[in-house]
Amino acid sequence: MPTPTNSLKAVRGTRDLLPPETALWNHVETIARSVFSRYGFGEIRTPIFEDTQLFARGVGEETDIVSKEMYTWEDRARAQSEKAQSLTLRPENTAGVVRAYIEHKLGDTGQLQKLFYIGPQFRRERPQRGRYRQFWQMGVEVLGPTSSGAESPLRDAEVLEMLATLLDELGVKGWRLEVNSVGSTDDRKRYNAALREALQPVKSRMCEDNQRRAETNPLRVLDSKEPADQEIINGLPKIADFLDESSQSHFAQVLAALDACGVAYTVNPRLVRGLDYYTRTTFEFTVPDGSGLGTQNALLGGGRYDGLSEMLGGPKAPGIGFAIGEDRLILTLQAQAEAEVAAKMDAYIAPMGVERNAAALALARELRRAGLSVEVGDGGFRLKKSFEAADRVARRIVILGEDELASGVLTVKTFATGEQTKVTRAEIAAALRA
RNA sequence: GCGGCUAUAGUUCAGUGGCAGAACGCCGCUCUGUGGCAGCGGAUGUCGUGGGUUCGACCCCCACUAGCCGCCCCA
Repeated sequence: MPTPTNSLKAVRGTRDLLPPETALWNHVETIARSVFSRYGFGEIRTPIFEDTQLFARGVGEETDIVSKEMYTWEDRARAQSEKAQSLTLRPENTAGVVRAYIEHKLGDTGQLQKLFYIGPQFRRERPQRGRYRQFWQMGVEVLGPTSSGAESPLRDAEVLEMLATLLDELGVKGWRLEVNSVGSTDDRKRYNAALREALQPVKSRMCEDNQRRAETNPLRVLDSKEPADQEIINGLPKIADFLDESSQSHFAQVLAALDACGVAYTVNPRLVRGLDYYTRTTFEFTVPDGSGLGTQNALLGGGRYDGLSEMLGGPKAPGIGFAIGEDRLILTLQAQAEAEVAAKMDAYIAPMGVERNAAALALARELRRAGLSVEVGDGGFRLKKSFEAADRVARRIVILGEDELASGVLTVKTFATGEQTKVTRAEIAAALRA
């Protein structure tokens, strides 16, 4: 597409969403809201930017997201006595939700909090299909004091079962659920140390990327796709052997509940997640090749974060949540849709001659107020053109000419059947509704 | 952040160192009130931006920008 130098355009990695695509976005969000509300979730809206410290402490200083992908700036001081504050566009929404939970003392209600959000997130990555610098996530968080049952494996299973229902209702085909447990914070620490140790003698035989990961983030070696290294990776210690008894039992109960609900899953011992706050249950839903996502095939991901509230200076508030990449979900639905079913409007009013325009608009007002979706043509159009325009956007055409105005009897033609009838002004709304 | 491919009409894309093309879409006519078909006619564009080579560049070279693919990472 031509891009003239002098004109402004959406910045790299951002994009405009236009009709008719926005109809699909609304459809997806409507279904998501419906499912979330049936499971007892209420909406939360947190600010789009937060104190940089929130993400540094919550998501993890060493993660790629925080160390190189955040949009951060110094907000100027309001008074000389004040220091400038470092602010950041949110790269994810969990930290903001937990911050709000702490700030509003939601834990003091003693109740389990079930919250969902839908909104844009920002990460400065190299743009690619299904990966944008401003992207949309729909997510939920379940958290609360231990006494509210927030730590129960039932909650994990409920969230996963809800996701299976949501994807089915949206019509996503061929999704796969992969689950794993990364244990408690202590388990992870011990596992990380063991992994580092096990990698020492063998890492020189691995690819360059994995050698680097062995130093910086040993967990990431596990999801390496390098074929030559698979044998070594398979021989590395398994996280499952490092789980303490309560984490083991927790994971077993989650799987048992999924079995009871009939939700299919695969345990993937190599599934590790990149955000520091994850503990115990982690999961990912992926879609098959050919679903429009290329290698970015993770539709959503999430897990437990039992220590996050405390990391942010709050009370103990174990929780679990996930985020759906809405852009990716839309791409998947578009790629999987056999035929695009553009919803047609109920009627197209074709005034014959410009002197009938006013009457056409008045009729449109009447029908629209009666709840019908109506488009109005223009009396300047030749009838042939009106028909062509009408067939594109509406199920029926209503012809409004001199005869019709004089007699009060309108001509209505249904495109699908070719049937044409005369309808009185009084019956028109009912006739169009049929 | 790294590597590769691409950029021509509203859209999808051909194209050649010497006048800018097709299909679809759009507009008009055949055709004052019954379309989808057909025939005829028409409008489209700084050939992504900037520079270089050349008598001459949409084409060759360089840089930039953007998109796509892979990596990294993640949703």
